Amino acid sequence: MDVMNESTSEAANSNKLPSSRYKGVVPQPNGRWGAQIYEKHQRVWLGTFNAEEEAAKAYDIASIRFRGLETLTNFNQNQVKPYMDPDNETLFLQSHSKAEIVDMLRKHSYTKELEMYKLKLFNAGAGAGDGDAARKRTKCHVNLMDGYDDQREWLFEKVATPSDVGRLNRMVIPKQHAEKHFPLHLSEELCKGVLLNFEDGEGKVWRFRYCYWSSSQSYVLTKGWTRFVKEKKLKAGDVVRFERSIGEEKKMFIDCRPRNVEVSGLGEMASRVEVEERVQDDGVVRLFGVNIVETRTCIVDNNMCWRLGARISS
DNA sequence: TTATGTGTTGAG
DNA sequence: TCAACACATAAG
Repeated sequence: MDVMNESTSEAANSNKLPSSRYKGVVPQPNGRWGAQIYEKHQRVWLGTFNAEEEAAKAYDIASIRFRGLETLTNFNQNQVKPYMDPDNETLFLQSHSKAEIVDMLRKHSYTKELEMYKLKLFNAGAGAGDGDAARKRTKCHVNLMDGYDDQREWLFEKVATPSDVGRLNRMVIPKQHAEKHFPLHLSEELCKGVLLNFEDGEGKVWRFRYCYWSSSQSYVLTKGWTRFVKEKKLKAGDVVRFERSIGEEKKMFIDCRPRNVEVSGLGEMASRVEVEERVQDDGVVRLFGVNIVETRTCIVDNNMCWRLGARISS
């Protein structure tokens, strides 16, 4: 009897939807996430989202619109509040009714509407009296929901080996990166592989077959790879970089650079982590609040390419 | 048939 | 106010 009760309660638990770690976010039976906010004893439904974080951000936007900038949000204050640039997103929120904002969130059109609003400000000079300043401000602005498909997450780089650019029509993806960034789930996927699209720096989309070659026990990009090698004039020693957009779309990017191009380790690092860097008159770069007075880059192994060495002074 | 979102309830 | 659960309704 006890065993039966136990198994019944286990079954009940397995049917139980996972709770969200975010405020205003509720699980949906289909694995998606709903966002809701309460006002005047009534629930306001903010829509359903694929990612828990997206729902949490929708809640944050609604919460700021409903309760003001001082409201408690899911993402920490440093993360959220600076994004609320008073020159446009806050203005955008203020210039729309709560119902309109909710409607945008539910239709997933918030990003587009805000973008159009920013464009309008941009064209109108944003009332700043200084067109350039307004343009700069608008361009620099980052909001909660959008821009993720423009912002890229750096995944890894690989120095192309002679066989990668040879006649084998394949590039070996180092195991640790393959399993981390391009996981193959089903046994069928493991055998046949999957088609992956990558966008290059010119916006051209490249489609490769990505699969696991059991014979060599390696993960490879193949079918279409030779064409990429030819068009990019890729040579052994050149660096191939993989990136992914951090938006919902999770667009993949591929780019390469010649081996002889001197890479500024600082510039690379800075663009990866999107920090502000400032080159001073004496050539010293100020990064993370410290002066970096000497830098060097080197190839550390065949798979991972550049390592930054720097001497710093405070 | 599946996904969405409302009704309702109980906890804090 | 909030989250959890049940379930009616809308959408495809």
